Amino acid sequence: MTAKRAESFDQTVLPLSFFLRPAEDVARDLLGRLVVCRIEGVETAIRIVETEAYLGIEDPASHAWGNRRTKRTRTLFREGGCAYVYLIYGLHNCLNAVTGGEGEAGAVLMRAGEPTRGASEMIRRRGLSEPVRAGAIAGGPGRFCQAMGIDRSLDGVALNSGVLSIRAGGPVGPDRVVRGSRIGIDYAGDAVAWPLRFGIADNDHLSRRMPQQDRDG
DNA sequence: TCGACGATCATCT
DNA sequence: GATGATCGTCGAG
Repeated sequence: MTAKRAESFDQTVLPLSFFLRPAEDVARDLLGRLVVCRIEGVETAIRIVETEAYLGIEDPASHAWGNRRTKRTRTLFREGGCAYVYLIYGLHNCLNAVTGGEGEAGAVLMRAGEPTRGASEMIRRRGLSEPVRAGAIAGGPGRFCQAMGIDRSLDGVALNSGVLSIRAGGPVGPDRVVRGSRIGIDYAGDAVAWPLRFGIADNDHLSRRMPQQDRDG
């Protein structure tokens, strides 16, 4: 499948008030939206197809669990509408959108997306060569950031800025949304089972298959 | 200052 | 499907 051109989606920058809601609501509503990033004059855009919600101080899977305020998590506690970028496994950057009011520490992790603009640049950043399989460019939080050139220097950047912004894109209806449990948080006890992972049904660019798709094989 | 571990990815079988 | 890579962050002392 050829990726739709970014120009075919609504390029309106979402207002920061979009993020001043519970992380769960924002995570679902971010599906189909565009992340637009301009690094060193090169603009790339990705349509979000998979997210995870982290609920903040009451969520054992969140970095902010138990009101844990450290140098790293400082950004998480800010008012919604800015980026929280952190390094995982000493290797990979992960992009989150901070949600809710100041001190809530809600966040939405961008897990996977579909390139819509600057695909050739993203392929180069990922060290791939064309043609590439669906999901190879931005199917996974680490890949997503590498493709867009996002690193911790963007931690705390507003999501309506010239460097990084979330655009209206083409939101998906409720019938196209599938949800399941989050990934890679086995340490989080009961929270492992919380259905806070959201994806677009039958999308080729998901990082892993969503539960409903497993039935079809 | 030190030890343990992690919201992952690529490679190998 | 299983496993090794690799280092910043956190908490204890």
